[in-house]
Amino acid sequence: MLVAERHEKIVRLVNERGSIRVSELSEICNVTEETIRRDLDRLEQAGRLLRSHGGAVSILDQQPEVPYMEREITHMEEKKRIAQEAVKLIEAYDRIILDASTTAWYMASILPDIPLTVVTNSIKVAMELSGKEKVEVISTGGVLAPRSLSFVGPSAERSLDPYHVGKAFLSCKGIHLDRGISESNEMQALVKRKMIAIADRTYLLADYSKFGLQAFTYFAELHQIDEIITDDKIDPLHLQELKEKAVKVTVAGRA
Amino acid sequence: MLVAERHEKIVRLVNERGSIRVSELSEICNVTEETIRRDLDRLEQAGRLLRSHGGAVSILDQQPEVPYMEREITHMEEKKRIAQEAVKLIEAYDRIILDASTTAWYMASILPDIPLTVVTNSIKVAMELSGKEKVEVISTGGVLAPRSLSFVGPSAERSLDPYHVGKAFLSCKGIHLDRGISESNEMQALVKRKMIAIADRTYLLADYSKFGLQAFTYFAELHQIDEIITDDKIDPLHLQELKEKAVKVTVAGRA
DNA sequence: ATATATATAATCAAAAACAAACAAAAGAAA
DNA sequence: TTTCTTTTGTTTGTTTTTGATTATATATAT
Repeated sequence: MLVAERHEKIVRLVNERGSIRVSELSEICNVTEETIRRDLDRLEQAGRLLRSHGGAVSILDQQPEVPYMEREITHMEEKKRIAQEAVKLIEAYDRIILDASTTAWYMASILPDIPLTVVTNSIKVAMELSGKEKVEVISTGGVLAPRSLSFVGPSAERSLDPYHVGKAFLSCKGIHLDRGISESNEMQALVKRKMIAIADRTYLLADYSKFGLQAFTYFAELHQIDEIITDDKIDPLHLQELKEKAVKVTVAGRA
Repeated sequence: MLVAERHEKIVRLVNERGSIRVSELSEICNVTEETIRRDLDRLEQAGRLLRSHGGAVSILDQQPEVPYMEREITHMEEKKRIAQEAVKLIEAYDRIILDASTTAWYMASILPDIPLTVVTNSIKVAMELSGKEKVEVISTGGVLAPRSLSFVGPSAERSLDPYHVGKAFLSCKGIHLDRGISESNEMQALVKRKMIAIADRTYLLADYSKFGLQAFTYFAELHQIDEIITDDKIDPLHLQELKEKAVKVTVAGRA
């Protein structure tokens, strides 16, 4: 990527999200944080954004043009680390599924531009990946869920029918040892259930806060999950219980 | 290859790909990098591209900044007037189709927030409508076409199968009296053909510049179109010919 | 408030990209 | 043809970019 392109990308990201951290830009652009800081200095000089400790903020009014960019995502740091860990599992020429979760969106943003087919029901994921030439993006159809900007409903499920992928990366609202994996929104739950069905391996992306919880709709049993990726704030007790249930768990540690 | 030819080639490549490296151009053109640098300097002088360390970036689509929507779209004013005219045809509880065109995008942005079901294959249209509570948005699935941010391919066509709508609003690249309606991109053309098939009435949104043109792929005959909405710059001769063919034409005048 | 972690600025070295100068080659004009 | 101009490739030295390192400043937690 050319310098000018990187600068445009930085400005775009800053304006989209309202603010962004140096570390995040470093990952997305695949350059060191030092380079990002120099970029930010120059972009501030040019009046295209405002610098602040740890990152940069948009120069436009803070009201993001779409309400969906809800800043202050809970457990953001953990989700990012989980996304980093998950991306490591992806290889060239994989066919994968990403669901409509914040963690999947992070994955999409830091995904390297390698030959890959990604199936998703998330507009955000699709848009994030549209900039990566080598990545083929396939979207489900369906009814648009305005808040999450994702496609759900019977036609979303049906549109997954013809596909078969190697790896599915899904998130959830709750993981309960006995009751299984749950989601607060039934429509999303049904789509996830279908995604599991057409994937060889399912990876569950869940930060520590999800364990022990039960949400409205159950969409999978624990044994249907091949691997859980979580963060190091997970309760050791939960970790132990999962071990006893023979569930593979990867803990994403700090860099 | 002549110098002028090489220059045209460079500009074309830069605009096609958004950016390109000096080394890449050197290989493609079979000249040394020094020559390419000299070329780029001159092309930048002439305002045909922008130089960046290591290569050059396109001068086009390079301000998707604040006026996310108001880019240098050709015949923007005409398209807006056509969109305004088309929106007048929409009533509460209609089920309509919007395609992945700029005009459809304008329509989406000025569509009143009334009970409505909109089927589209355009991410931009879907996002624009996501803010309108009373509008239900249904998207086709399919392969993401990165440049137009729309869904195409067999699965996009298939995902239209189960639907039936009252009105379809489509655009095109060319309208020819005898040869019919054409589009430059075959995949988009096939989707449009399907859209026409599932709509009771098809409205063709076409600014004056489209008449008499033929693009790569034909996707409809004139008689399949129920009404053409165009602007007042249309050639009276074309208007007369359409009249003789008994095609209903609405001319969007200035506000 | 103090300690600890994190972010930054300053400096350096290596690699890549560049600019300038010059000579050879190709075209245009006499 | 000869002469003149333009273009191109080569060489050389310079600048820019980047990542690494170190020391300093700033935030966060206890």
